[in-house]
Amino acid sequence: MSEDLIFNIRLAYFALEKEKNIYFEKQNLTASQGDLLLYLGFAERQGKDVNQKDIERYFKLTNPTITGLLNRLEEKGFVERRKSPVDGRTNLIHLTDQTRKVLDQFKRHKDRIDQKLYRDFNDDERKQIIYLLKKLRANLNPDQPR
Amino acid sequence: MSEDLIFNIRLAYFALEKEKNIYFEKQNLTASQGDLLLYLGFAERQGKDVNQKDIERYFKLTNPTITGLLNRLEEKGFVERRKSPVDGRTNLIHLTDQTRKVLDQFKRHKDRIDQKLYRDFNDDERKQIIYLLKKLRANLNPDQPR
DNA sequence: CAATAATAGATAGCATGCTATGTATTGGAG
DNA sequence: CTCCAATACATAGCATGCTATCTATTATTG
Repeated sequence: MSEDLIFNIRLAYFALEKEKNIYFEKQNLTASQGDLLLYLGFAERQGKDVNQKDIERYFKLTNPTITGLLNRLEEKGFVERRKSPVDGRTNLIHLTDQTRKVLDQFKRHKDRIDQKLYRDFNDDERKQIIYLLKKLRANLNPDQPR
Repeated sequence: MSEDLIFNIRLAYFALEKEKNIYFEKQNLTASQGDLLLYLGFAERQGKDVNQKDIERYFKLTNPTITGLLNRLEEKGFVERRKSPVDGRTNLIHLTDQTRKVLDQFKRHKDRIDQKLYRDFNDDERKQIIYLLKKLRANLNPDQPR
């Protein structure tokens, strides 16, 4: 049973979420909220406006999930929703100054986890695992370009 | 960003859960409930008694999570909790006859997903992905024998 | 043997994910 | 220009996961 691929992916996923949570909880955030803020910071650095739909597409999550995440982030003062001046249906999502101040720390945290994960992986193995994960996913959804 | 390991594991995990759900929903079950029934069927075939603690350890989930899963499975008539005659603290978890009848179908479903997943994987790749996933997880938790 | 610690399970309350559905705005066809 | 479809977001309600805490039982220790 320990050789079961599906089970091993599940365990890897849960272990990773826990690892991320250890740090983010100290920041009054969850792992999902932290991931979202990192994405918003990345987009901002690129000068891109981001609405909720963009976030859904990027993370491959549904609109109620993103609405909920943003509600909690907004309550805690990490983001702001501002109605788009060009399309009344969309909210543009902005980081607050408070968030910008700590974003570099978040980024370093993510890098630290990556390093820990990859500790004893050689170059070949690093490429291989991502290649295999993508291949596996392609076998399930015969679409998606990513 | 598409080369991010953590993100790719997340996507693989979600894709797999969705794939499992497609089938199990037709059986009035969720993927997690189906996985649990398969485990119980496996244990029963081995002649092993299973209590809630055993399930927690196997799936690496917490006791409230398992309590909830079993509550819903019991309501739907898939399992029964019976107080252990030797230890008043533990519930032994039993499948119902209704469940035993469909368990082989569930097993075939799981095998079908495995085949789909592994479609274009050669022997080396099959071993490699599990090896790499375990190694990754060992880098996060420097314990666990599994 | 009595008192205490450890263990198994349940309950409350929360975040994250989902589907189904509602509302408001925009876009397009006639 | 009007109407209808499509799009963006919100809301309700559910399952799965969690931590913190409670109860009941068993095991241990003095």
